[in-house]
Amino acid sequence: MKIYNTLTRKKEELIPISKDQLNIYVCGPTVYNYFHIGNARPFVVFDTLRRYLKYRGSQVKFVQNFTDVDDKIINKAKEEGIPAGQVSEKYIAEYFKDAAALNVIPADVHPKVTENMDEIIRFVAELVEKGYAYEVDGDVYFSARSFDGYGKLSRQNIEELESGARVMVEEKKKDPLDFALWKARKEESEIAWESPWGMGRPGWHIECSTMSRRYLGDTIDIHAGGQDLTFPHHENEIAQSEAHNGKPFANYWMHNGYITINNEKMSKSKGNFFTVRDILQSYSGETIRFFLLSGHYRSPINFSDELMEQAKNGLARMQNAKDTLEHLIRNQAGDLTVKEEETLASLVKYKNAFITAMDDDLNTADGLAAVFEMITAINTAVKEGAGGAFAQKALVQLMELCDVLGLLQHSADESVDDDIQKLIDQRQDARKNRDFALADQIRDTLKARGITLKDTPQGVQIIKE
RNA sequence: GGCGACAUAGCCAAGUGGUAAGGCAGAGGUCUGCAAAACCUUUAUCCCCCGGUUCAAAUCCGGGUGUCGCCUCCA
Repeated sequence: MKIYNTLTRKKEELIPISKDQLNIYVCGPTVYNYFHIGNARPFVVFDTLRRYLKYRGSQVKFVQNFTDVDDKIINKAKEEGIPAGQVSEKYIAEYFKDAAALNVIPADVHPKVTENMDEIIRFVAELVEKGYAYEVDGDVYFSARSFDGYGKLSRQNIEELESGARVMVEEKKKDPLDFALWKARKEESEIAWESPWGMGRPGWHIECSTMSRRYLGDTIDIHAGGQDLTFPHHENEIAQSEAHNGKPFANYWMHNGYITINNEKMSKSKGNFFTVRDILQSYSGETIRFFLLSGHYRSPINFSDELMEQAKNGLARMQNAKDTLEHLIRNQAGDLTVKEEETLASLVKYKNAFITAMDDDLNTADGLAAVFEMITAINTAVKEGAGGAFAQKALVQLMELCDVLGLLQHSADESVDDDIQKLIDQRQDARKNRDFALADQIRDTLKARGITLKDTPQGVQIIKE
């Protein structure tokens, strides 16, 4: 598989460090709110990467952190008059709910900053010892210029960065490019940990360096996150880790594009964001996932109602295909015909197209196209009278691809209460007696209750909303 | 000012040298008691503009125009 490496600005063949295991670290959320659709993108995209690598036979160790100590969390805690820990705990729990709705599989490890404090403090202390960092009044800063490769990920010239850097009034840094590894506590009430530099808490960047190293080792295969993390977050991680270990931090850097709203970047700081929790009121998690996978992960995508409607309808086409196959499996026995066997064998070409697409820097848009073409082929066979045996095998082939994309993860439940079943039976009788007025009336009644009936050659198919 | 991305039909979106995938929406048709779903046909003589390279370019090169992003917390 080839992936686009931000470090080299090229698509490169993915060569794991170890044959046994591929290590991936993804920057996770700062837990002070429900996550928004922009945050959801890396979760879904890199979950798909993980699924695909596993599908292709790799053992993957996948780590995604929670930043559970941060200014924004502290502010939120102040606002609500509760301990910071309560804020972060709450939103970690909410994260898992929304992630599950998006069919995002939990990481192998979800480390928290608060559970890695000793390691972080040790990491900072070692950077000070090695001369890459210095202490001022209980703060510790990393000296960017002391690390030769500073700027290599974002391709920023250090002098240019310097001229663009903001100079704060109460600046204690020796150089505007330096960044905080450790921040001294400002108020007694603030959450803080004991350290060689007094009570305080870690800076943002050091967390990822520390946790990545702890769970995945000095050099990892892939480090991923949103494009806006390239600078300064990832640049700083590289500086910290490589200064500390003297080894490459990550071989491949992957960055997803952002989501725009009215063609402007959506972000918490701009306030123009939609939380996944809110969107779930109107659209299913799978629709959101489909939407996020319908374009290439590095391209920006715009979020709008119109596009969500398109995603919803496109996904419905996929779900219909699955429902139809499952209905056939339940309602039609029989052996495979020669023609059906040929059709099944021919489906492999869509799978191959899918793999080609995904091998090319996780081209999910193209992969999805292959799935749609497979669906058309299957639907055509069904239309021509293919039976349950065919449906069984076609479904396996279809789901093989859908499982990689994390789509169509639910099956239609055709079971209904007795009173509903009674109505359905009544309607069937009415149809037999050609009392279509009554039949249609019952169908409308059920529709209003969220139950759609489809009359198929294999009997009534029940679709619940 | 520095660094970077993008511009393909009504909408979304693949395609990076060989003559425009796929999805949504629309139109017509088939099937159906009618629906729904599905299937078939149809919808870009052309890929922002102008030059150039080539037998051949949406695809490469140069120059424009436009949109967006990073350089500051941010996925």
